[in-house]
Amino acid sequence: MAVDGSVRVRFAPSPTGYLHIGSARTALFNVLFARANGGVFILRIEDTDQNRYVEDSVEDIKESLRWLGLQWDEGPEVGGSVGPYFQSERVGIYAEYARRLVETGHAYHCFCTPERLESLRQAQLKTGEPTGYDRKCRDLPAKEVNKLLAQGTPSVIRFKIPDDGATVFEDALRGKIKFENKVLDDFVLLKSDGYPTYQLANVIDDHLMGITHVIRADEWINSTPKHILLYNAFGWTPPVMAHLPVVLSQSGGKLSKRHGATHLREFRDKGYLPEALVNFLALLGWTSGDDREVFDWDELVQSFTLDRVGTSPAVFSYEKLDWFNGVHIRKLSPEDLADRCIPFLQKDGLVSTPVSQQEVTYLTKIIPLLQERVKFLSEISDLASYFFLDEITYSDPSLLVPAKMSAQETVNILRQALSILTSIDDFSEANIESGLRGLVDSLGLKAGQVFMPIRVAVSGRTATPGLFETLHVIGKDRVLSRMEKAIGVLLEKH
RNA sequence: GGCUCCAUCGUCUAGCGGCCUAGGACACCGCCCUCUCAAGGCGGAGACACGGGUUCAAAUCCCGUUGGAGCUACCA
Repeated sequence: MAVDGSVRVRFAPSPTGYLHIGSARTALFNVLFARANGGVFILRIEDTDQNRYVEDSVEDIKESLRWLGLQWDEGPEVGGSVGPYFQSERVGIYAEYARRLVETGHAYHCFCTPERLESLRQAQLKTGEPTGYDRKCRDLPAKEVNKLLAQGTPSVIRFKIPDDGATVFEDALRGKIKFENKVLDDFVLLKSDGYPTYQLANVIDDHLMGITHVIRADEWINSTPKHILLYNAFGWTPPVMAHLPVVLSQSGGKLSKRHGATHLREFRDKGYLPEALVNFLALLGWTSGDDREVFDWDELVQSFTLDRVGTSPAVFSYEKLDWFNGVHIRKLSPEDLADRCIPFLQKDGLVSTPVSQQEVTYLTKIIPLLQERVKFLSEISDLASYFFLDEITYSDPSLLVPAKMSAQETVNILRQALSILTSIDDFSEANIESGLRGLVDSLGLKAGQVFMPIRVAVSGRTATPGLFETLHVIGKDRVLSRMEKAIGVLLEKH
């Protein structure tokens, strides 16, 4: 898609809750498009519904976008030349433009009560007619309108949809989309509380803010003809429209709580990397065209084009996201990974707050062993607990005993291993390995038969990183005392 | 109900008339590596929703059917 250097796009969430993962994807596509074209990304808060406003949602939206790495060039906090960027601070503008539309005959005052509208709707539903406003106030005489206005009768301003004809627009992803005007409703522009509806505010702001490309979710396709009509009424040229396919849940409907995390903050709390989320989200509807799947930010920006965005709905796959997370975790430097793990370890009390230098040093020795085994950061505490705990417990002492061996044989193995490990002064991986492998040979056993009891004795579990590295990191003193404890447990049991 | 969008393995997708006995990735299964678990390597199973056209030739173009989704508010 050829685009000049003056691209301006926006992400325009309404603060009705925490940032949804689907909205995050929309924001991502906007940012990618902006960055790929040297354009500007604007954040605009569409807070024109006083009833649905949720207190800390603006904070959450900003925080979540930043966490993902989607910093806006204009908008809240950073400002810009076409603000304010909160629609609630722009109500005067909308009222003025709505008034202008009334003057030019494109809109009219409507005095119908919500009650009348509701009963109208019910009646239409009953008879199977299409629902919609019956245009009762559309042709009210000016005198009557002025009288009602003067009396302070509550009213809204509605847009006059043309009686016939059709409204067509070119979607950048889907091509021509056509709507017969007669299926369009005389929609409300200005509510009785003086606030604009989305339809009005959106069009005015996109125009006033110089938006060149509207990249938004699929669900807006049906209101796009209304927007086009509005642009025409104002005498403005509409921006390029691109409607992204929706993201579905595994069961086919909208992504909901039932299937797992839905708000961005939940993904963050579970220990997903922003890199992984971005990579996964980008591939939900977009493809580079070759077989590449793993992208970092710069690679995405370099390869992103709008015309490679698909049109069919995509199911959100937590399994694939998990895989991406593992991939990106493995790409991190151990230091970086350690940094990111610290908050999770702190939460579980395995390191102190603030973390000490000693703990950081120790952590950077542990992390390389765990790096290819971690899928979410929140797993780190469980995977690493035995490195931090002074005392470990054996929830199931029988795990100490390898298959087809007796407890007594296991005790013997552990005792001999203990004496070998005790004799190693430089407790290095190499020394541990040669000592233990020597024991395996002299006993004429299989490696696993010797290593597994030691592994369980020292870690309390059957799955750990490589034994020699693990013993080395845990340290000689703790290794020896844990093995003694394990021997004690086995003897006590029999 | 009306309107609109969508339709390739279970999932994300490649494919834009012949390169397709349909390619890749996740998940799944098997083997290898191996002290366990991972990671990694190799291999396997697995899809063009259906019916009509158009064409020498269709997963690719057109129409219909079916299916799914979205919208249908003084919400966005």
